[in-house]
Amino acid sequence: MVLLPRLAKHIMRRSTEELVGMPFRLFIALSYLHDHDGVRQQQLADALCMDAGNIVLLLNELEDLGYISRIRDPADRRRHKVAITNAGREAVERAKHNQEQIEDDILQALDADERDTLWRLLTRAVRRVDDDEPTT
Amino acid sequence: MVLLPRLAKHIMRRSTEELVGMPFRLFIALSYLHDHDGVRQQQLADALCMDAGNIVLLLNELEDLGYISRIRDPADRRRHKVAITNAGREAVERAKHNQEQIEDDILQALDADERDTLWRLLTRAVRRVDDDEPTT
DNA sequence: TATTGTTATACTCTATAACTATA
DNA sequence: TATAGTTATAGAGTATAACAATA
Repeated sequence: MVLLPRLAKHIMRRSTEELVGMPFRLFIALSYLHDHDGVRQQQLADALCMDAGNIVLLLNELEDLGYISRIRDPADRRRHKVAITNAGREAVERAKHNQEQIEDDILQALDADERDTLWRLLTRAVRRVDDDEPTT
Repeated sequence: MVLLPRLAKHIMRRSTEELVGMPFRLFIALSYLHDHDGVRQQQLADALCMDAGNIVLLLNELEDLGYISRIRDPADRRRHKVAITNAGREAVERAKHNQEQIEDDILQALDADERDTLWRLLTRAVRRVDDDEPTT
């Protein structure tokens, strides 16, 4: 259970802004929005384990870059729906591509099948945890 | 490649000091020392992706708790070998046991076999990355 | 001169609490 | 009154650089 955070640190250490194309925090958030377009800010906070206040700052950065836009929810005008833009989608694709060499570096010990298995297991675990978050 | 850091955050968020028995950072370091008794401080810095200066502070805390001790290397008196104490070993065991409920929580979506597979893959990946670090 | 560990300092990230607007 | 988002501030964690001891 300590292995996961340790491996994560190795990934973060290597995922420099220069390589990924944006600060790694932003990439993580944008990647989530890529898969969950239109979520509310609070859902983002739960999924990324971040404070709601920091989500605001993070979204400001992404908005300045033109990667997302905030849309007021007509059904409840207090809420914002966060939408990823085309530029945002392209940035995610570029970042994913650039990150592949890090994956090769980190997962040297595993062959292609094993990597596939690892991602499938992680994806299922993350999805379940996301769904469990109190979405209101 | 963003899944791992995201899952790691969920783990860290839930691994409160109250539950684990010590700050999570300390547990990660102590767990590494449990498996690599007698390493030098620089190796620790590489393995944990931390600055050498912060390792000093972290080890000070662990030493104050009586979980580790620093021993000068007779072969090269500049170096410190970091040794885990019996109290340290016991603390790791307790923390691992306490953390099991977090594992259940995070890995709900996976059955016992799948969890086993996941740990085996992660262990191999981490070992390889550790060995690759410039140990001098 | 180069390296190991230490110390002091500055910086980033994160968490806490008060504020605005909508419900 | 309660909730979603914002803002401002304080705190924890992290990195940077200078220092002492040893090689």
